[in-house]
Amino acid sequence: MPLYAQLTRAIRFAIATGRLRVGEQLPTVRQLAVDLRVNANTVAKVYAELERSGILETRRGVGTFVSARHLNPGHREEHEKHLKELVDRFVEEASAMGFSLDDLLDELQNRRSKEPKNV
Amino acid sequence: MPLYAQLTRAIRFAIATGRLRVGEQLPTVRQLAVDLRVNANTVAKVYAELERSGILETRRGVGTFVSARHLNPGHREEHEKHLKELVDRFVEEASAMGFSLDDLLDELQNRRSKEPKNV
DNA sequence: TTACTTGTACTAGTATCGTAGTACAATCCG
DNA sequence: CGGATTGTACTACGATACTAGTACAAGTAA
Repeated sequence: MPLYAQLTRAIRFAIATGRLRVGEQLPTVRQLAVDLRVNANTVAKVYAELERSGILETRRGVGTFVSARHLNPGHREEHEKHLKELVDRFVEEASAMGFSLDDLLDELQNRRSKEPKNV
Repeated sequence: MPLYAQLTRAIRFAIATGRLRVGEQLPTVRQLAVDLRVNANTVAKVYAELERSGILETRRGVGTFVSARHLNPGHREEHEKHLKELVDRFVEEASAMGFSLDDLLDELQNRRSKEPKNV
């Protein structure tokens, strides 16, 4: 998996799980680039993409911050739409492999019962 | 989506839904290549990949056929494993977007109730 | 065997993707 | 203003992925 995708996923995950809170500042593109031994542009692309998704905000000369936009109703809807799209892809792919909706449900149910109740 | 992936998916789907039955012969690589206006090699790659997956069988000088292997117990297990892998990827991606297992279950349940009882 | 049909191996060209390098622009702060 | 810090635009290189072209090999059938 490409660097930019790993980074994108990591940031999304950190926000989703509360390890990065709304308003908090992320490392500067250059700083993070040094830490990860990656080009600054790669980090910048990720930040830009996440800004387009509405979960980050950047101010030149200041830095990049976790946005609050993704919490309010307007974006809640959009978020729901993304879930539907993800599930669409998933179901389609599964059916191409010969799995039914019920197969998927069974497998997911399994996980829920095994899942530890953490946090 | 690349040609070979489209074709792979189409064939898998045709078999999963019964439009192609076990033992049935598929078009020759050259014939299908002409029909789809694609290079014969592209079709051949797809057939080869599907043979490795155990759902096709090819005999030189004769043609390519839908295999019966994917029905018997040995491959049933393998099939299950593929389902688990698919679900793994799915759950991971969803969690990176901030969705819980229950979110996914809800969305899938929705579909099941709406789904028409076809076939 | 010989002609024909089938799948296959090898090669090459083209496009796309991912990353890095470098130079630029906006903002802050003394 | 002027230096420092921030994000950004542009370019280019390397690698990989996809498809096509061509020649080959294995099998069938007369």
